[in-house]
Amino acid sequence: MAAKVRVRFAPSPTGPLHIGGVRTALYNYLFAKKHNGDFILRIEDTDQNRFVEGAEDYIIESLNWCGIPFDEGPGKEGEYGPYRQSERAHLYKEYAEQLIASGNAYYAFDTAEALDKHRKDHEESGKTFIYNWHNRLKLDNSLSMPQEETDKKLQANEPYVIRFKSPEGETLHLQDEIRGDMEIDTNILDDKVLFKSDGMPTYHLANIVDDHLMEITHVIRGEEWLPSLALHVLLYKAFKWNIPNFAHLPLILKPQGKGKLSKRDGDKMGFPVFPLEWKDPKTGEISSGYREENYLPEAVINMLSFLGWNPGTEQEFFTLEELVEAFELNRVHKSGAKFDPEKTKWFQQHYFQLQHDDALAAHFMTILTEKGVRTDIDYTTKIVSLLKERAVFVDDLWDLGSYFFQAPKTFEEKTARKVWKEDTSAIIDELIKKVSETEPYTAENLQQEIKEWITSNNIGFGKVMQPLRLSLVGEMQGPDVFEIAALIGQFETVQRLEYAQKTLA
RNA sequence: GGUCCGUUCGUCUAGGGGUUAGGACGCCAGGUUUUCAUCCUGGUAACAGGGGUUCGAUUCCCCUACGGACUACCA
Repeated sequence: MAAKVRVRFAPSPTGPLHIGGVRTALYNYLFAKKHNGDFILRIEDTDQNRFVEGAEDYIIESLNWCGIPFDEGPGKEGEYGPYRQSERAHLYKEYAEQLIASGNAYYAFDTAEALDKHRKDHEESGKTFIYNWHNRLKLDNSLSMPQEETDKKLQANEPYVIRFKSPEGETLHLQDEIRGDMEIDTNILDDKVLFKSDGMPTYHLANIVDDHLMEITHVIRGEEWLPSLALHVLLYKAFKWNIPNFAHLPLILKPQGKGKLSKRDGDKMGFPVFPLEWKDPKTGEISSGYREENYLPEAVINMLSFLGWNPGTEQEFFTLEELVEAFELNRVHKSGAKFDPEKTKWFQQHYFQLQHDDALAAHFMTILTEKGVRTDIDYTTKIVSLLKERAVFVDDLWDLGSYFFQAPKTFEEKTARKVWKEDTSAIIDELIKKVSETEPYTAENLQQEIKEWITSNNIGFGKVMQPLRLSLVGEMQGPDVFEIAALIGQFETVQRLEYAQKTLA
């Protein structure tokens, strides 16, 4: 029997979670749930210098907002915790030492300055400095010096790192669920630092140790890790541990131009790059988020799921449950995908239309309150049902229907010139009469009343309907004009007609 | 520079040795709505280039170009 599927999302708490990170989390979640497995959140905070206050909470809140909660992680301890690497710091050193004992790693005493100098010198002569088999014996480490000297340095508490001893002259066969087989010549690998002089492991060590200890079966991560895959596989082999399956996800690219999607692109083109709004604790700078921009999480998830993956059918709208069902790692694309904010809006529109009127009205009420508009939920719900189909976001409802709450003060000039003729004032007089006479005052009755009058007097619909709409709305826009007239009420309709007449005559 | 990964309409993509190369977003046009939007219908538009292999290549192989990632005691 195969082991239970366990996957992890392992971000660094160095800032807000980028939309690409959300997609990585999503694909991990989908894969886990598809195979009845566990989705684990592990915080990789081994670099204290880059720690950002609030980032971890942000990550957790983002996952929850997206509807892809983790099964184990900080605050949700399972039997594999703790889930922050800073809290696991004590357990990495023995693994590094185990590697030294087995001859797969060594102590290195080179200072950062010495290494920088080597790099610079090599660069000047057009070469690349690689710390590995071909020069490690010339450098300052336990391989190049007698055992006693190493011991002496260690006893004297000289700062050291532990480096992996990359093998010489081997060809590695790597496997990736998405990319298939790859071959790597170990000669080009460098002796990566596994354990830092500050007593913390590097990503490479901590990652492998934790994935092993947490019994991770599938490592699904961004393509930026592909070059480290060889090292990671070598580490598993050195430890004689089972190697998990790997899948490297393609990158999300800028909508236009070159390179991967950045915060800048969002600012420039007016779309969020983060799931939630983020305020930088140091600079106070605010980055917009999908949640605060009133996108629905379903839309964001659906959009993200299709960025680099597709089910191979023509279905495009998927609920989370359907995604879980349909998701296949081997249908993930190899190449990067350019982000398309327009497509996101299209998904948003779809899910927006699926919202219930009362839920939408409740949300709209909070916006109305912010605008200082006082109204009730019944009236708002009626407006929502009338306006919904032409909106994409809740706040569109205001732009689309502010005239339901405040009478237009001005009238679109160009339309007014076109629509308001010499005889219009007389027509308005008659309209006011009809509105006042309609009883009970409903859209249907009003419509019947006015249409009858128009046909029997042979006036022409345009001559009546257009000034009517202009008077009530202020421009040639909006739902059925009788519905509007009925909703704002008899008194208000008359008021607006009179005001338009006075202003436009 | 080096290593690795990639390349189908503008974008997201389906497909795969013989197809009118399919869908979606966008855009354009028409229809519905006596307004606008929605909605419906239609249209526009692609296999990076060059060599092979093959009866036949967009599909397989090689090269080139282009794009990307990585190249830290960061993850």
